Amino acid sequence: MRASQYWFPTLREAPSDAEIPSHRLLLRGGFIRPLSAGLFNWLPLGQRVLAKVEQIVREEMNRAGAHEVLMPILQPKELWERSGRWETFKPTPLRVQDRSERWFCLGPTHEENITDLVAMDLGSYRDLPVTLYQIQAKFRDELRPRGGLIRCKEFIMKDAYSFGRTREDVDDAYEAMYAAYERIFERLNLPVVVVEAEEGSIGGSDTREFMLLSENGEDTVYMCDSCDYASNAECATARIPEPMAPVEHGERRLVDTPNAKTVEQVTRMLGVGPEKLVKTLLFRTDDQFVAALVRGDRTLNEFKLARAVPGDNLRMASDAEVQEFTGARVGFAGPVGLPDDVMVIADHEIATMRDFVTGANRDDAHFTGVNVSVDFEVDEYADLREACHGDACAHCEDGKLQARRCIELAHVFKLGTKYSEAIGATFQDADGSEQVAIMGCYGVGVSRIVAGVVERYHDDDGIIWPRECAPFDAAILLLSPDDEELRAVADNLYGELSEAGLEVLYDERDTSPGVKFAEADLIGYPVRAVIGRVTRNEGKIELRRRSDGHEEVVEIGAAVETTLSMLEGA
RNA sequence: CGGGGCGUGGCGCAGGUUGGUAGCGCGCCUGCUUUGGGAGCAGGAGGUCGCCGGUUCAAAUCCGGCCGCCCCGACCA
Repeated sequence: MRASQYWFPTLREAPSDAEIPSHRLLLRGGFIRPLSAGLFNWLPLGQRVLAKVEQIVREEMNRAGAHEVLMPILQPKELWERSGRWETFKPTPLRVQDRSERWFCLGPTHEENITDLVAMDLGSYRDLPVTLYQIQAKFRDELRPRGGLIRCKEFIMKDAYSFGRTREDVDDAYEAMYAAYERIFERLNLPVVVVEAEEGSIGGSDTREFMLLSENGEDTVYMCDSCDYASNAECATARIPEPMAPVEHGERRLVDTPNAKTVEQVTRMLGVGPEKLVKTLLFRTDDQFVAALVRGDRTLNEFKLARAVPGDNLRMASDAEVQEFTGARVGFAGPVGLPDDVMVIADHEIATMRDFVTGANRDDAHFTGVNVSVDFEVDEYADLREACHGDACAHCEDGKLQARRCIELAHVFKLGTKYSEAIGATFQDADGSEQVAIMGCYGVGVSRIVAGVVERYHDDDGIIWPRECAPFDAAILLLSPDDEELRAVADNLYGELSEAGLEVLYDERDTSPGVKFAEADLIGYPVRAVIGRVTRNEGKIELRRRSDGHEEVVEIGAAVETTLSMLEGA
């Protein structure tokens, strides 16, 4: 590509509202331009990078035996009602109406659609297993887009779905996708951490997320500093402490705590630390009330609670329900003296506590000196709290959990039969019986990967693209475009490198050398060839690798070969 | 949705408290010079100061409302 004929507008300064490196550098380098919050245009350079990442994903999907399809972005409401997700999917899909006021959503994901598609033609167990995928724009009505390409309203995603006859089929497909993802990130030179995760709105099991560690990420993972345990903060587990042996305990006393509704207010008023408090959080299922107890300085994890509690539709009790059930305003609930029909579930840590503080189930009062088995009974202990930085690891002897920020780049789930049952993806098995296909789903944030790569690979001067996703393999900087001799050398090199199969940006513009150098560094071509003074004086071409600054000055005739070898290390 | 910040040529910003000709740097156009790390000189183009309303002889500036953008939080493949 001749730079003089290309469209790659760069900026000397990034817009002030771009804060993280990937956002700033992709704007400055002329890869993307904003349209609106969470919406970006892809300029030619950005489109090239995106296409490269897509192609890597495509190749690895195909290698893993998946087949590419393309489904509509626009999906009818009726389809989503069949799975029940029209109302429940979070974040709420973007919804639109056509001229006859029929509702559609802009697909945030395609489980319903793919299941319906496969169900149309699925007859025999002989049709299975199969894995289909697509690469396409997805839409999420995010509460708040942020970080440039990190979280957008519209983004490019690769979503794959596997259908199997048996659990083993799903396991195989899952393993194949998992391995494909490892290859994808290896090719992109991205060191990802695979972590345990929650299922969110998709539903399923064996969820793993592929995380790129980055201070500018918006997820948190806990990684053990000793073993290989790693988990998303939303489901990380710390080691369960040994229950404390029965010991002497104090007497329960009622104390006045006027208007002290929060842990902070209570601790301040009573002069004790939050680790001496027990928080009582009231929930309901369809059948019963649930009182969940965690230490005052801990955060309850609702996913964990929902798993530990029998019954459906766990939700936080409303203020009115709390008031009616406990007889006190919100903020004074406690486990002592609750009605019998409540399930009292406590985090394991509660079993290590003595003489703690709880709400008294009456306005403006708390108990001190409260003890399990003495003042109330716990129906069940479970891991309910969120893990914290420095917690003991549950999976090894003396490891500690370390909190790290990260960017989620991909996920894999086993879905089971949630969608195949709802949509009716059934087949006739060998014994003549009708069976429901078992599914898995596997997503890659393609556009987010672009941001991730830049977060991982940049310096003060600009982006340092790994070769596999660089917009061009190399750049030729012709510093003196008016010099016929030099121009001939550069033209020739351009031809030869192109001939050798490289994608080359040939900067033969009539601009100053400084501009060419600065833009080349900013845009981040893996290898840069300079044709200028050294070429004129010594008949040589300077080659420089962006990633490590490695430089070689070679005879004109050796430039192609050297460029190719330098690219190997890029 | 709560908290905070911002909105003035394409980008970065000043001006605003004290109302009175809209400014600077970069970029852009023309010409000449220049050509190894975002060149120099000269000339030039480009702005309903986010929008609507109010106060005033007069509003970028003061007041009210709205919109947009960014950050933090809540939430979240």
